[in-house]
Amino acid sequence: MNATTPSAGGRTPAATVDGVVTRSAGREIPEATVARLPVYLRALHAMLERGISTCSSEELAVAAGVNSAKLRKDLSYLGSYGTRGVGYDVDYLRYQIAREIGVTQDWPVIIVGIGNLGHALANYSGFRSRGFRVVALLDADPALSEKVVAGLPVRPFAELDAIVAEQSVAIGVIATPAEAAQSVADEMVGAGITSILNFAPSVIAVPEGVDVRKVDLSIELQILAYHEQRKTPSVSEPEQGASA
Amino acid sequence: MNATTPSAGGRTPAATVDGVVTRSAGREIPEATVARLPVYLRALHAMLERGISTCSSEELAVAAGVNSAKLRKDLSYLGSYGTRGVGYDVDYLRYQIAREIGVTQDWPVIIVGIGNLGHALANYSGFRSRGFRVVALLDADPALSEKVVAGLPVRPFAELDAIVAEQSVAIGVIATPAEAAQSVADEMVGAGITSILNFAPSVIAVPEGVDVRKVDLSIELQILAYHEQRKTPSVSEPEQGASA
DNA sequence: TAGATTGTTAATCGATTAACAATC
DNA sequence: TAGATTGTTAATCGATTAACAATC
Repeated sequence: MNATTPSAGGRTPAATVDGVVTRSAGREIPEATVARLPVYLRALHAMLERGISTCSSEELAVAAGVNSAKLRKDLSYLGSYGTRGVGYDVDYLRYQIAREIGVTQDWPVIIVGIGNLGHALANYSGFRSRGFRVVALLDADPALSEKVVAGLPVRPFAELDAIVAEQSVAIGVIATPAEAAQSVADEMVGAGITSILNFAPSVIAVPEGVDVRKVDLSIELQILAYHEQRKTPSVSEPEQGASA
Repeated sequence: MNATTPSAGGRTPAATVDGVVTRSAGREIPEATVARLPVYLRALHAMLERGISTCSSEELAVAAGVNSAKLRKDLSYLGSYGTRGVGYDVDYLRYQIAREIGVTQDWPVIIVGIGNLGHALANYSGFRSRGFRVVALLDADPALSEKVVAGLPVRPFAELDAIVAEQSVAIGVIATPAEAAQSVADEMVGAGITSILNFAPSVIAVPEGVDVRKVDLSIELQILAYHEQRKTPSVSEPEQGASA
């Protein structure tokens, strides 16, 4: 039980991911499952577009790239939305997952750092259809403050507080250089943002109650390199490869 | 669009990573550890830049955002590179991790799909210093085939085979729309590429022996949204937040 | 020696998977 | 009823963590 006054800069309870937080139902969905729900959602969308109205756990599992036991186990945390002997109604399951994730309505999002990557993110068309709406672009560089990117004016970083308050922004995206990331995160948290997607290649520290997810291009590549190195034996180190 | 015959789920789990593949040493490093090694590497780099030549597991753990028990456990898979009572030599440990990951030399990488995102990736300066070198940019759109992006000419997709063979490319990055991803992946595999970093929002199927990692912006945001939804109770759904 | 910190053990926790009873 | 497929159980596997003996 927490009587959180849902107010500005609201440092939500603690634990966040753990328990503690008031949950609508007592359902405790494992992190690994949470991370896969969006994948199922996307697969269901694709099925709907292809006019498929019913599917089995096996079919959905294949479309999502997992095995069907895992899929059924994952869905079981949400409830019983299938029919034994028949399968799942695609549109119904899609709605239930969207509701569970919380993307039945759009979340307002801001992007800070409008360099090459910020530019690409601002133009990414997938946000809108996936439950997000980019409401503002911010950059510390005054030279950018005139430009319009993806239909939105680039605004000075100083306007952060006002924008967050005005638009009730809870999610912020950091696309700045590594050096700026921590201070941008601090400002975001100060303004009331409680979820951050960090594209800058640095670890940022945030108070409890704030969630951070990190996307790091070179880390992903390095993980691939590790396995690649072990695939092609022989030859010194890299520089080898696909002698087809 | 990819009603693909499921030859394999995404990611290519076990098989590739497990046994089968010839490994230089018998060391079996857990996936979770492999995914963290690049983070340690980055933290060590940052320390070196700040002139720090020695660190304890506690200090490195803090810099990497993990706890020190996990860090020491992770490092123990590589060997014993620390000194009890003293700590780690930053430069020595950095080298050992880089060697383990396989980034003591540069891996040639190609990027397919030079839209907004491909553009941003091509310009990402972090690749070079992290063990990768972008050797070619490809796009199916002939209109782009004149342009130069990040100092490299955009080449027609048809040149894929030649480029991969010529430059011994083992790693490819897909930055195309979702619809094109599967066929691009097929062509990459055909050309001899065995590791793919996929930015397109779709699950791609690849044969065994090929590794795929996926970076999906809206999936990351949806995971944040899920937790965000549970943070601020009250109020309908989204659109809530920092009502100052 | 005394203090510090690693590398490792063992207990715990969480995630995956196969198998199958429930049931449409 | 017979066939199909879910939802759940239980076994297994892998990852995390605290604690501490080894040792600098």
